[in-house]
Amino acid sequence: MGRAPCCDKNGLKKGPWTQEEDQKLMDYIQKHGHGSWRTLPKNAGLARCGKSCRLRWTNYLRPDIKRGRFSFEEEETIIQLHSILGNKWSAIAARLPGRTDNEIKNYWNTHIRKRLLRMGIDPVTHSPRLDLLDLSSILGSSIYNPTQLHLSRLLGIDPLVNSELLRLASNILSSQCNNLNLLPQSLQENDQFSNPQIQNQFSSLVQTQQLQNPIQEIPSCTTANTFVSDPQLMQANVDQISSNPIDFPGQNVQSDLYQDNGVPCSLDPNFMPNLNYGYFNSDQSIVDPSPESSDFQLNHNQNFNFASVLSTPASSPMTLNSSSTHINSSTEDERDSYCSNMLKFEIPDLLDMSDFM
DNA sequence: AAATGTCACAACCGCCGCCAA
DNA sequence: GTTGGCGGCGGTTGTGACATT
Repeated sequence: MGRAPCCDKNGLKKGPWTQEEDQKLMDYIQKHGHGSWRTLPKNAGLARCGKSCRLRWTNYLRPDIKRGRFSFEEEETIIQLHSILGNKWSAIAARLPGRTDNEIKNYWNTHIRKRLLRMGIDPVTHSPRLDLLDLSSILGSSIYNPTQLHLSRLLGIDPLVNSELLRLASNILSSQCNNLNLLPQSLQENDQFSNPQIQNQFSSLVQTQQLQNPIQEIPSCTTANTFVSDPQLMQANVDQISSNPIDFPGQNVQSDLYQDNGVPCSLDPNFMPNLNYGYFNSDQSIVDPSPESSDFQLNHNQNFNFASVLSTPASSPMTLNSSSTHINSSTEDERDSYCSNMLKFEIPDLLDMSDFM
């Protein structure tokens, strides 16, 4: 048996809300609360579906809604949370006071998602797009042969990706999953890295990574996507976070549920996605994404890390700096630059990236 | 100035989970 | 255990504003 519609649609108005309707809805809720959404329209004298009233209230009329542009911190938070939660917009919204799931979803689809795609990042996995890697490897032969047709440029991906760079990035990522010691050897065997300079620099990179992170093995990680590769763990993380959208560390929760770093104990820290897009130093202090740009001055004293994101309760005072620079106040190029810096793969200085460009 | 394309966002639709009867 | 009501969620659409040709 089919389910009855949420309301009798006959004679009910659809489409944009008028000021009069808004006022009626606000007046009614302020006096009586919303109560049952199903009966609200009738009681409030509105020819609307209860669901429509609820959406209008939660997405637009609610007094605690923070309107206006998203700050850098908010965008960063969205990206980080999305890498864990996926399209759980309500869960993400719970971590961003004053923002609605609809607003975040729209912002993601219209801004962040496109920007990540433009940068060659898969907005679903938050890792370099493997399709681009494959495509660029096919096209790669033309990169060192200027006489060949630059299909990649024609396809518009040339400014985004360099095949070897992306493949390097992919290997770096996958190397964190597998045995780093085998990488130089596999590099030698991989004739795609035909450039000896790249091989040398990559070997140095691997050694440096080993020195800096002597024990970096991540169990059960079998793909290049180090962010969230295990569906079960992904789900576990989602469940953990979703089930407690408000009660995060620092609130009235059992302290033994969380570690000192604010990460729930049930979340294996090894499986916390590498959310440091090179945007934080190892000591978790913020790396200014664009020191040259005054528009990108961030408060370096803010210890804004992933744990702090998770520990920012929706009901608590804002830890996000609401007076901070807004994303939309800068140019698209600047925002790309900002995101580009979020995509750095912690490649040390000794690796001269200009050689890949 | 008009036509066309693109973007941003409010709103809708349909499905799902929870809960009470 | 089943059914139906309800609220909530995520995906999609419609439309006005703005940009480009």
